[in-house]
Amino acid sequence: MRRIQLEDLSKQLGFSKTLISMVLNGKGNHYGISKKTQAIVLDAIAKVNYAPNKFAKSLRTGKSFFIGLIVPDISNPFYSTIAKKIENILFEHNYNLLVCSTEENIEKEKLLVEMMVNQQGVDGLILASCYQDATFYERAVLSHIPVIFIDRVLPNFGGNFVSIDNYSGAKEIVTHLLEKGFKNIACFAITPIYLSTINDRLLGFKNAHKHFSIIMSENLIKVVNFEKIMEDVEKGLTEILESDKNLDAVFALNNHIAIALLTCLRKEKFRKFAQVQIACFDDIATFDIIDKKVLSVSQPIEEIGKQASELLLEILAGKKNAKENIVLPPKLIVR
Amino acid sequence: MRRIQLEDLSKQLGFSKTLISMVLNGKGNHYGISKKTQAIVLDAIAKVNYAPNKFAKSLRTGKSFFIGLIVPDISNPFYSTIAKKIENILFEHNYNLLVCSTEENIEKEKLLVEMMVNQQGVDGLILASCYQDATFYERAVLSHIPVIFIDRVLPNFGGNFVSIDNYSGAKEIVTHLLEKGFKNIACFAITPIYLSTINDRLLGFKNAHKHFSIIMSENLIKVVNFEKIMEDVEKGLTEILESDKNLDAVFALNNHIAIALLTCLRKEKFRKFAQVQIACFDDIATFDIIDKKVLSVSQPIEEIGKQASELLLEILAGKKNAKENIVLPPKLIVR
DNA sequence: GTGAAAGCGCTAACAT
DNA sequence: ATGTTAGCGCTTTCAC
Repeated sequence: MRRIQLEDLSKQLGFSKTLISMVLNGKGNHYGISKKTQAIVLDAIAKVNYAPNKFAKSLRTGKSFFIGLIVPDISNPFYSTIAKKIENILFEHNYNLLVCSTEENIEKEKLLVEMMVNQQGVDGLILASCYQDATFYERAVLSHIPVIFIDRVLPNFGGNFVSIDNYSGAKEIVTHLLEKGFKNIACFAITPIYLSTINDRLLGFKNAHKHFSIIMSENLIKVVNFEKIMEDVEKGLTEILESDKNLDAVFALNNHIAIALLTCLRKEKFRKFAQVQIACFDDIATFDIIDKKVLSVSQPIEEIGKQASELLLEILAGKKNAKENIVLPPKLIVR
Repeated sequence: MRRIQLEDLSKQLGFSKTLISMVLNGKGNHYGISKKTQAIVLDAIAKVNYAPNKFAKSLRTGKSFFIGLIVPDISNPFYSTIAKKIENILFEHNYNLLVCSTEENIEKEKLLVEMMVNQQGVDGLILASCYQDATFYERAVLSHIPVIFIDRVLPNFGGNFVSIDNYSGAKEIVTHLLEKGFKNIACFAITPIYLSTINDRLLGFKNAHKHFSIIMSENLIKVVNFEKIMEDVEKGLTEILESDKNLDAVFALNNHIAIALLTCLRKEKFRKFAQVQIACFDDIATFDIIDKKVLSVSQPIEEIGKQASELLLEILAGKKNAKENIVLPPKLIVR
């Protein structure tokens, strides 16, 4: 049972392959093919459920109708939510999505990008990069196909991106804590520390203190390795405990850290910190079903996917040329 | 700046395209091409970072090296974890993954399957189907390409699948509750109720009771619509509250329902149920950071992805022919 | 050991 | 208003 193809339709209908192809691609009017003929062709196509061979088409046109999405970890709900939104929007425009995870590994990211561009021939790329600078992309990719960076922003980068205002979000949440009278606020950051998201949140944390002329202790800033979050969070808390500092509140720079903090703080060993206020950049459903009143900022996650895919589609359609930088506002959630 | 192709290499090296193609595809020895020539060719390929045009290759060979993954919702961590595992394994074998969500919509699933098979030309399919019966697949798909069903199983279906032993898991968790002396156990199921996962768990719930000759009340079984989980869970709890039945424990047939239950039970209105034991099919990280000691069964999620992709790869490599049914054991988690 | 040439299924420039 | 034909870049049969 062979797949039906243009040739079959051509024989069956008595029209040339060209004509059928024209009608199929919506260029019937443009080429002045009679309404009647068009109707006959479309009818037959629908009846036998014909779809052109994608490889032949792509080979001929040079367009793949594939978009690549590269993220650090697609099993992370933050990214899978974005992925779903992107997939939905692209699907409506006949584009398909190819998703890969980098595991925060720069080499793997490079490999994936090259594979997508060079081998898969994607028409565009959306990516949450773990690169530190834009050199690789400027040299190897950006001249070939349109790229939209999401979530994380590369320093000194002139290209398209859609991100969250991490600095303001962090400053706002810490300001809220300081205004409520919390004084000794620890901050748990995460590697890779050079990421714009983390950097900006950290800066927001520091500048909120500066704004109130409150001197914060550098010892209350801990950096957690993303590959052993639970372990490092416990270590950080232990150090604070042993340093005999007072601790009012902890600001977790992402949800993974908040989960680890919440887990650790249940341990007998940290009972001194039982009343500590937790604040977290990113809001997750879990915060609604625990007794602790977590303060958080929620990110418009789906909106990132929406903006990124719509921008990419516009560029692909030739409707847009200039580089666009979209920065979305996060929202403080007080429980 | 044109992409490099076989023709360029041919001119540059003085060998025919044929020869280079043979070497590139590892058939150098088979065609008796001298070691020396092979080395020269491989060297040049590496130096200029040549990769064959995928569309031309697929058009010629009829193989796409794409695998389709169709799930109800890729933003659900259960499925995104499976997706990541599958992607990793396939990537090592030069296959790429195409992921789509059905939103539990049979029509959309049909559309997606047809698109993947007919338009994208995927070489194989892995899917968590929301179909009720296998007729569509048996008629339209299974004769074309290999398909692995995961998570959910279609009734009377002779094809490949990888699933969890939902019946035993549910029976075990409910048995544990009954043995601990819980007597009035409610069960919150979810639509679509015909899914094998839900069906089997419900049957496990019932048979555990039967085994202890305990008569359970049908009024304690509630079915929640997956599109308004929170609302329906609250309604179910209210009905139980008003019926003046005693309630010891609630068995949630999936994690979404458990989250909704935990949220509702915090409301003043349900304070009578404050001490109710929660049991859940599926174990999630949240259960570790809340005060309530949730009883759960954990599913070997990554293992589903691993088994499914490895089985598919074997079939594609022609190493396997017979249909295989893999049923993985869940594990009781007592807190 | 190596190369020439056909052809995978489609689109689009050019004819008519 | 419709048809002929070349060619996208690759693999593979067949010839040498």
